[in-house]
Amino acid sequence: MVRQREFDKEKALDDAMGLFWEKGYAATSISDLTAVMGIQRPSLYATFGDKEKLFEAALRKYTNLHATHIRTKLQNTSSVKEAFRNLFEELIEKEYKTKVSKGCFCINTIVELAPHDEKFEILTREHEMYLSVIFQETLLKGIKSGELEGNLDVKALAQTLVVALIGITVLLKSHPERSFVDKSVTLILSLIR
Amino acid sequence: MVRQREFDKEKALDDAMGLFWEKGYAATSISDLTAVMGIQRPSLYATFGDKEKLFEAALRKYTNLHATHIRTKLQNTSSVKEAFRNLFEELIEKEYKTKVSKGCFCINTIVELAPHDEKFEILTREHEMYLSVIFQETLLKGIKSGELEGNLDVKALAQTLVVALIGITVLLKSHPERSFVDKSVTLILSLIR
DNA sequence: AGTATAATATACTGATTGGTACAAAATAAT
DNA sequence: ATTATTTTGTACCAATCAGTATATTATACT
Repeated sequence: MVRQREFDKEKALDDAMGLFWEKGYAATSISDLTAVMGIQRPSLYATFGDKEKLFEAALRKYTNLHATHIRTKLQNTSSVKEAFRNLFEELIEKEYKTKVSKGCFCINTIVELAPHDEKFEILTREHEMYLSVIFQETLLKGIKSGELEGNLDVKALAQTLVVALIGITVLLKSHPERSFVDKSVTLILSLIR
Repeated sequence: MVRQREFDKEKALDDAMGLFWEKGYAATSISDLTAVMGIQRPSLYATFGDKEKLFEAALRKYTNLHATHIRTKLQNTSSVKEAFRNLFEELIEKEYKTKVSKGCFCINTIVELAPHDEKFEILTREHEMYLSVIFQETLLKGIKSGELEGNLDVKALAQTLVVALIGITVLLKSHPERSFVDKSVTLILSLIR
């Protein structure tokens, strides 16, 4: 009955996600977006609403992918301590490889938009809270398996790991000496006992 | 010999600092700046160069004020542990009071500009490194006075405290439950022994 | 008082911003 | 094949962007 879309919506959203992730909301123009998405301006508006709606869709896609990534990363290792170490080390490794460090899309949004838009304050907060829940579950698993001490304050530790993850991610964007980051990661991981 | 400036340069820079701090670089327009600085557009350009130069001047002013604030905060207390606790608690308290949370101007800049402009990558990194030096000195003082254990890894701990400070500051912008932040601060401070 | 100098206010520049109107093109059901 | 519907490409909109030209005003030295 109607003409069908010529581009892949999910792939276009993925490209938009990459650009917003790298440049932030304000510094990304619609022209930048259409160029990287390979679609025409009216197609963007027809498919995704407006700039803010597109940004929100991109961020939601990111948080889903990110949460899944973290979850599987923490599940695939037998040792809980080792799993967390791998998580941090992957973060560091990735950041020192790439030319322009994008950091974490969610953290970038906390800094840029959360204070000025309640929608994003809630969205980003809930993602960080969810991460702390994943961390809690992982730590509990470690206690049950006997790897971790039973009297561990799981909630406090999980939340601290989230705080540390944020701190490391942000600090990496300023390209500090590698030893700086490594040392603090080691010390933070020592809290998992 | 010449007509003299009608506005206070330092006060105007202070106002610009406040606005850049709150809104970031890209989202702040020259018109926003002149409005809040109470000066005319050509005066801004004549006095501060251009938007980026003004931003840099504002950021430099911030890092100087911030470093001084932290330094005095850590010196004015007899107990080192208590001093760090005060530092974090002041941060939290301030964030839950104000309507729109500005966070830390330097951290905001790490996230927004450091990956895209080497000038700001260096400037912000050096500030964070300087903070870790202040922390180291404070911890050393604590060891000398006998308050802290002598076998403490001062460097690693100082750097971890910087990471935690960043993490807490960013997370606060998403307004998490107060207990979340408090718990992780308590756990992090427990590293100072 | 006259002059040199710089700060001010107004008004403007071309470029870019987010967002659309509109006509052509393509599709699926009749 | 015709029709209804939606995407696409081009071209546009007013508003705003960073930055400036210009003329006026105020000052300090001669």
